Amino acid sequence: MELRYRAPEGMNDVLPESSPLWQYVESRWREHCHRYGYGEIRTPILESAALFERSVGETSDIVSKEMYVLERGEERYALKPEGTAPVVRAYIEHSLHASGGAQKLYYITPFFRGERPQKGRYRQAHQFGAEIFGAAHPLADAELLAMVTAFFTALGIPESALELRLNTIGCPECRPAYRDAVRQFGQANFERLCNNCQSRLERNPLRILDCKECVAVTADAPPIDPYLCEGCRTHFETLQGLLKTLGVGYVRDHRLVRGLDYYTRTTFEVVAEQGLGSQNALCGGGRYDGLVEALGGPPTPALGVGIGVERTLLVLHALNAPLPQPPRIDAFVVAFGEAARPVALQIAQQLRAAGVACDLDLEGRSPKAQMRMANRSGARYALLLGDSELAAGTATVKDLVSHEQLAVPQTELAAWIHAQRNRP
RNA sequence: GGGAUCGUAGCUCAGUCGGUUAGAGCGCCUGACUGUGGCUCAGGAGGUCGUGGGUUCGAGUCCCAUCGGUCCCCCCA
Repeated sequence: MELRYRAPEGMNDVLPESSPLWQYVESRWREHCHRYGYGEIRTPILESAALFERSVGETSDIVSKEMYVLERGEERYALKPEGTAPVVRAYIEHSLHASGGAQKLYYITPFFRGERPQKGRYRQAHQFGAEIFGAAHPLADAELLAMVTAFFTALGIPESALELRLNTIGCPECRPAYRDAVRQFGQANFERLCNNCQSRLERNPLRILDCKECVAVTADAPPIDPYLCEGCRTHFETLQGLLKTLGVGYVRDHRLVRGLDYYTRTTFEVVAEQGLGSQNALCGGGRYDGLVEALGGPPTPALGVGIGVERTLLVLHALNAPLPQPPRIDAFVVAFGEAARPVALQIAQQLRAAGVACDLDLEGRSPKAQMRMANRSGARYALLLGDSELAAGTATVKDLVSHEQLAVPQTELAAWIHAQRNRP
């Protein structure tokens, strides 16, 4: 069939069949964030384009070619291409630093990037995010990583299916020396680097470390450790000690330099062994101690994580993780004959007011068709209303599993169903 | 942005060498049962074969273009 309209490329509808899954992972995420002392923040879906240009970096792929930019008069907006910058903006705008102590904010948000879609990558995707502001101590890094791993465990993803990769990329004080060292290494091996890496050697030399094409070349690249300043070294060592204390397993990944400009010190990602194809990063994050100040706020250490919701769902499916049963209604009201239809509607309304989930036919269908609907609805009970029930003020309650029937006064239906629900 | 691959019913798919009116399973609707679902049986609806053009006596089938889906590179969640 030729469709006149379809969803934009790389953007998906979530249909009633799968939305219970979304609700399930969302509520697990909210539950964990609440347990760890986070409050929810919701920011607009648009921000000034300049916010992302400044924070994510003008030379990043995200800003230079993937942002959805909207213009209205003099204003240039962008659909948010990631979750952190808007939260930082709001943190500054509302002076949240003044509320005292570290601020922990979580969110669930769509984000938009104009890339070609593939498995685990979409033009509109969704992200679970958590950010901590005002905590410079590695305790914050450790707690954040612990929360992330606990979240995945709670979803039934075994630890063996995931790998937490951890690295540090230093700070503005010590990174330049390391960057120079990597650049020198790259220049010494210039001929062996791919075209892409050759060109980024000037602008962003660290990126050659995570180029898949050049892994053979960069295997011998210098590690950052000898270049780290005292603060960065201590931070990273303390963090690793805390992770051991917490029993959070990880692997050191010297190549893990992230694509967004704002990261400092800790960087990490969680990759899945299966289920995600080549886009196997389930989540990514790190510390961004300079970003709040760079965006006009007070100097504020900060860190955060972004978890891909679609990717999480793909992994859950691939691992056959336990998933919630779709919600079922309690009862289906069946009207035999025209006189019963308004009564059926009225009874359904009363049941719903009493907290009973129920449904009924709205098309004037035959009794047989209504019974079919009752069966398909998954309801345990069909409430049958015909002339004799109307005369008696009752409904015939049919248990669709046991096939038993009994008469219940119409005024007692809700109480009866509630009582059944509380039985084993 | 580059590349691979696939588009036939709501869904999953057959469709021979180019040859009559394009099929199956599932799902949906109706009936067998004037007021009773699931199973069974019988019947029915639903397709301009993604779209446009070309070759041919004849195209779902061959060619070209185009639009989508999926996957890969790049990059990232």
